[in-house]
Amino acid sequence: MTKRYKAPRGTTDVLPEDQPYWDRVWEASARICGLFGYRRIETPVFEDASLFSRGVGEVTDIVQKEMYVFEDRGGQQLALRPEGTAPVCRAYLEHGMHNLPQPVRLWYWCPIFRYDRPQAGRYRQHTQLGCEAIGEADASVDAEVIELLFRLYEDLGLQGLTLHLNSIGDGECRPRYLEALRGYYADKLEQVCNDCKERYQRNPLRLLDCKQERCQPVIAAAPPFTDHLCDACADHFSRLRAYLEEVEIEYVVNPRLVRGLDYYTRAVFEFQPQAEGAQSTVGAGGRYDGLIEQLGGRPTPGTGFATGIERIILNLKRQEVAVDAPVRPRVFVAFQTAEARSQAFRLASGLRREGIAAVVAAGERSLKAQMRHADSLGADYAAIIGKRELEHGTATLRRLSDGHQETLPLADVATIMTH
RNA sequence: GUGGGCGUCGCCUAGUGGUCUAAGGCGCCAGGUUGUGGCCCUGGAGAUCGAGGGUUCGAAUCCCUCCGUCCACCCCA
Repeated sequence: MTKRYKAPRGTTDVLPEDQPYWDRVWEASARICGLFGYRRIETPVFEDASLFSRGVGEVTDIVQKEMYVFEDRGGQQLALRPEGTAPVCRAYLEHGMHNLPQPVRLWYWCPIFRYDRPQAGRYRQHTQLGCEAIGEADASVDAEVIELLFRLYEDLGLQGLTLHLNSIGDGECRPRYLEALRGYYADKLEQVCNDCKERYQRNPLRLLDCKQERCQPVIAAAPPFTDHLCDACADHFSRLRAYLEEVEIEYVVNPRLVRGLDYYTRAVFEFQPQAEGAQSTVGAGGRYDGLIEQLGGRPTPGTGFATGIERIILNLKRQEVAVDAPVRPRVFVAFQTAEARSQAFRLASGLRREGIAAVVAAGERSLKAQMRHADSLGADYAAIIGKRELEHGTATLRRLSDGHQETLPLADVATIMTH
């Protein structure tokens, strides 16, 4: 008894019938990224593991419990890419992109790996589209990446997305805010859930985004970060808002919005659909002014986003957005006796060389079976080479939509269809 | 990592202790006379009832473990 193989947990096969969705999202992504002057970059699927522990943050969940880490035969500690920004920053440094006009605008589309517990819209391997603008601190660039992502969703026809916006400060004001937040929570730890007691120690910002009922009153009265921003961060945030209004992108300021990666500074944002569910965020990003320096470069500001392709497609399906039909052949070549086989084979080859999609019948099936096959493939025409056609060097071309057919010289089959 | 629901041919489903050597629909294959599709009709292939163990005279049906999947949490795209 042999084992029946299945795709590993949390992974999926993207079958032919799903490809039109992927094509649609890919096409729109490439077009809109290009429209904004972003150029595509591809980085390896695996990197030095420490790139992520250093870049994303040693104590983040991604690094602590979700990374696929392995040692290669040379003893290198490598990790399957758990997020896209750190590798792009590594490439920026490695290729001296600081010598290019700043900011450098890059986009990527790549698989991401996280050892998570799978559920709908959450996979161990998923695909992210991301944009990074590196080398400019001005809020106009934050607005630019947000607008790019917004235009992508708009182009795809996604409805009901809400843009949530927040600022989580920088090295100057964040420590002060965290102190204020801890001070506020210090005498309320009895009232909050166990997770929050943990967060109080490890990651106080996360206190703000707890979903437990009992914690809500405490959160509601907590001091919002937006009141504690230093002048520079407050200025950045208000400029960002102004830019967004300039290009008529609606948003809500959500003081409870925080992000799970350590490198974020100042502006952070998320696009959330109407649909219920924990994995609702479809795209998110923010500024990461300390990341390049953290990776060993000169202090260099950056901002960007990532959006999950599987989640986009999930929403496209929920909203029944129309996509192109899967590919189908223009002509199905059927033949009747074994003698006609090579003739049919040659006809199909000739059609393809004229750019006409052609599929030729295989095996030894009845004409009826071949015609059924032609129909189920959705071919426009069936070209039939039977005994009579074989004798005369002709083919019968049948239009499947209405059954109209005529017999014509083999050489004319291609020309009649290119007109 | 935590808690809960679910798991029957490729897909959807019926069956909840003996009538199940498991039924139906879709799909697949073949045929409906002599060269032809879509509708219709007929037939066929296809399931060790997620896996392993246990209870019982007897289990797809009950119990345990594992795996997978879905939902919530954690976290994230």
